[in-house]
Amino acid sequence: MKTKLSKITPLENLSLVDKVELRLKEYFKENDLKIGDSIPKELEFAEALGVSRTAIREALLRLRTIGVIESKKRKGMVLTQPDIIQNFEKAIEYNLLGEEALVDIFELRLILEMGMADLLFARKTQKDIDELDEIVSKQEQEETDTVVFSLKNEIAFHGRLYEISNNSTLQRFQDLLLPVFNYVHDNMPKGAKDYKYSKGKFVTHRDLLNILKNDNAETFREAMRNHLEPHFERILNIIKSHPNL
Amino acid sequence: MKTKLSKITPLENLSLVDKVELRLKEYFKENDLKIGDSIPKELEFAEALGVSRTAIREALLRLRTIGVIESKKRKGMVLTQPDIIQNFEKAIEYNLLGEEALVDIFELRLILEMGMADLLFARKTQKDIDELDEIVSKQEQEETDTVVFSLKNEIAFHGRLYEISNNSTLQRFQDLLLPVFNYVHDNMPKGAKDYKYSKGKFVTHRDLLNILKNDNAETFREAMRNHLEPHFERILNIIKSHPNL
DNA sequence: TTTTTGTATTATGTCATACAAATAAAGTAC
DNA sequence: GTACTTTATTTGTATGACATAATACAAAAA
Repeated sequence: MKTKLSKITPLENLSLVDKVELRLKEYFKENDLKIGDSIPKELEFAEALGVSRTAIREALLRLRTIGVIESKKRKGMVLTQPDIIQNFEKAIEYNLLGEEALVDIFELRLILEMGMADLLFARKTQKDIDELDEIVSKQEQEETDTVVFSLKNEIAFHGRLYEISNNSTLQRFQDLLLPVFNYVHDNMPKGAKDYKYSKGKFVTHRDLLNILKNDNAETFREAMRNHLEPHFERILNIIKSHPNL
Repeated sequence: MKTKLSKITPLENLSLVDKVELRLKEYFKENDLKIGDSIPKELEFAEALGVSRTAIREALLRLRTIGVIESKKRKGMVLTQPDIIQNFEKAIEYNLLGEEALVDIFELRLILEMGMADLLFARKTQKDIDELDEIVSKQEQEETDTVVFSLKNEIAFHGRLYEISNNSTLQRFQDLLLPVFNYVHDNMPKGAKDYKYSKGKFVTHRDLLNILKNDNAETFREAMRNHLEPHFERILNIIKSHPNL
């Protein structure tokens, strides 16, 4: 059996800055530092660890990059609550994700849409319903009776759903996933955009809204599954390579 | 008379390194650089942008921290595919997430469990089923007939489900969420661990497995919803603050 | 007294230079 | 051609200096 070798760092292949970073992490843990606490200044760390200010700065810069600390002139460095989504964002901005990662992310979005039904029903307010209604009505006027996807409308409707979840991490995650979604959508094969639904009954935004208004999470999930069917079809037909098996 | 100072835009407050980082990003985009491409050396950038090597290094270090580039001595810097989960990981390691973010993440995990049913049914193999069977059987031997949660068993079973998804981003995401899950689990109020199910019928791992074996995604979802009911109950009863409304 | 303005202090930000360390590439011996 | 040694190059680290911004506080003005 292949044992998990996930988080074991090779011995002493660490650069000086790596070591400094580890020591800093230790220091934070030992002193049980919390958000808002300030930490010693660069020169003090440098002296205490016996390395140059350069090494300390590089280590601290890493922490700043992942959002664990913030620095202000004269004031020094302060521990901050890291913005976990922001790091995601930054990495994505560089358009360096491979095909596989993009597909993974696309799937992730479908999973989220399917999984958040219970949250929606628990947290929906009348205001949410009203605003969704407005969105849907506007879309109905705009669109002809065709089933063609308008990406803009998709985003408006589904984005509003995420807001109802009242889970800001989830929301920001979705914001982040949008560019990927767009990318995959734009690169859709032509036929995909007028997809024929297996069971004939296409669930529209209006349908979803009505269910959200009057029905329950279970019904909503299955309706959403139908609504997303073209996406699922495409995804589930991709034979994924199994690189790490 | 004292004039109103209403409409004057603050001038750019970017640090030099910030600007350098932006220029680097531009450079990558303009030259349409891809994974594996190598970029000019630090001194060349420094000269080209008219700043010190220090500034360049700090900007590049940021990129290295988020995993967009890798550096090797003598060889220089090479664009790499960023590991989007890793950044998440690093931020979490410092235990600086606030209560709200933790709850968000916990919710996210429930959402994932609920949402991934279709992937499971599309990708399950006989091997997956067999191994799950083994896991469940072992658990049945271990546990008495009580319904008490054994965290270890939860992880083994649900972790295996994530593997079936064959979405490595999702899997790593789940690995990452585990500590948070543990934390919330450990801090559970005492009564929560022997939760009474609303409809009397508690869905066990065995039940889930049988459904995965013989039934369909829809049934699986609702079974999972039941299985996760105690967690949902706790989450959905939390009145979340609405900081940004 | 209150408010504004100047000034000193201090920690981070940036620069310049030098050297250490790793290693790809070239060279050398066989 | 292979194995070993040397060289050149690029990043990694150290040091010292100065710039910049935020802060506290003193001084001046209202």
